[in-house]
Amino acid sequence: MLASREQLLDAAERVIAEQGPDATMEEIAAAATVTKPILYRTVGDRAALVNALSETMIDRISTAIGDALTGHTQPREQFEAAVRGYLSAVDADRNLFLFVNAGRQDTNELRRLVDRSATLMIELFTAAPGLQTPTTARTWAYSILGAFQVVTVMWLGSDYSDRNTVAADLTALLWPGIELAGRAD
Amino acid sequence: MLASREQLLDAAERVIAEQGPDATMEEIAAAATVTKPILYRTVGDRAALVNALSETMIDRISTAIGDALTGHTQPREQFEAAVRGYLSAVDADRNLFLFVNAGRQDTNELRRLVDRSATLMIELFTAAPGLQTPTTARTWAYSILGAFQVVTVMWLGSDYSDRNTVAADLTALLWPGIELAGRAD
DNA sequence: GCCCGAATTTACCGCGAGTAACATTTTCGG
DNA sequence: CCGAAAATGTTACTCGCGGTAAATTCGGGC
Repeated sequence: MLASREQLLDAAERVIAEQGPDATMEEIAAAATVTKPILYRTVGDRAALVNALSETMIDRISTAIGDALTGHTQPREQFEAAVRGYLSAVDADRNLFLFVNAGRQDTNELRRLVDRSATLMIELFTAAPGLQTPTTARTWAYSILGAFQVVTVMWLGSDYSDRNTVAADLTALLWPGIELAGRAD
Repeated sequence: MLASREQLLDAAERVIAEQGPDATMEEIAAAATVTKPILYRTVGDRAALVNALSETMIDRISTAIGDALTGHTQPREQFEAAVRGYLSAVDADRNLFLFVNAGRQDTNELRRLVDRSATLMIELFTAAPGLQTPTTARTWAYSILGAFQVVTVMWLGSDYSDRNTVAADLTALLWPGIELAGRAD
């Protein structure tokens, strides 16, 4: 049993998907037919695991957004499609999303993750002619991430609305501001 | 030593403010010159403490927003002033804010808190002529709470921008959408 | 003074993260 | 082919913290 890092992360993902986001390190190690110290030596402690799975989650969301964009040319429709893609990706990996979101009792790790997610968005925004200052781009990126995150958690929890409606509502709230900044003034 | 609930909550708040948001139950009890079982019998377990302090935090934010509104009549300026009030309230109780925000490993409790905070906002939005469906109001309330929350955590963590700028940036992003919905169409 | 019930403290349990020390296999120089 | 050392795996443990059961002290009626 070589137990590569990949296999361990896959096992972690599997057990999180099946047992829920509060899976213990021992359960994860057991799911990979491995003992705890191996898990710790290979991927690190729980924070490291959260980080690693955050990366895959971010990648998955990115490709889902990319896929959702095809066929849309109007910027607003692109935005709404991106939101739908985000929601579908999170919906497909509910427990993983919850695991990543709950595993951040350390504020610094949260901030790292948020900044990691925000980077691409910040670049987009600073390219917009209406946004001169980079701090504005950061605040916007944080805002959008926060809006997505809380809406998603609440939606996963109670399913109070269907996915397309949520995407439309989010777009209706956020797009006008974004669109205004996109216009050269 | 009677150790009323009020006193215990005050002590909890004090030790959180001083020692940081990861204060332990024993430290909190000690700060009230009381032993752990009394703390548990009087205010309940950790989740109950988080809930109780969430209430006071919400109250404090509400009054801060109310105070910030005086002198502003334009809706957009009111909104921006409200954001400033929110930020100043959170800034005054950083560790309490972080404690409340970190103490929610249970998703249901988070959802309760968010819904509690969202209620007033939802009422506001459903009163807007542009928003027919109540689910839209919920999504908007969640979005705004999430945007505030993440922006605040990041801002408290790195202080990358000054408070008034953050408030202005948040307003620039969120207000256009809100204002559009407020117009009867 | 004595006993009984209530308030309190001490001492404990459970659980999960993280690790030290021990065992086992593999590898490599002679 | 053999012995030593390095790598890998396992068991068994510590520690910290939330939560609680059992021991203990305190007060009040007879």
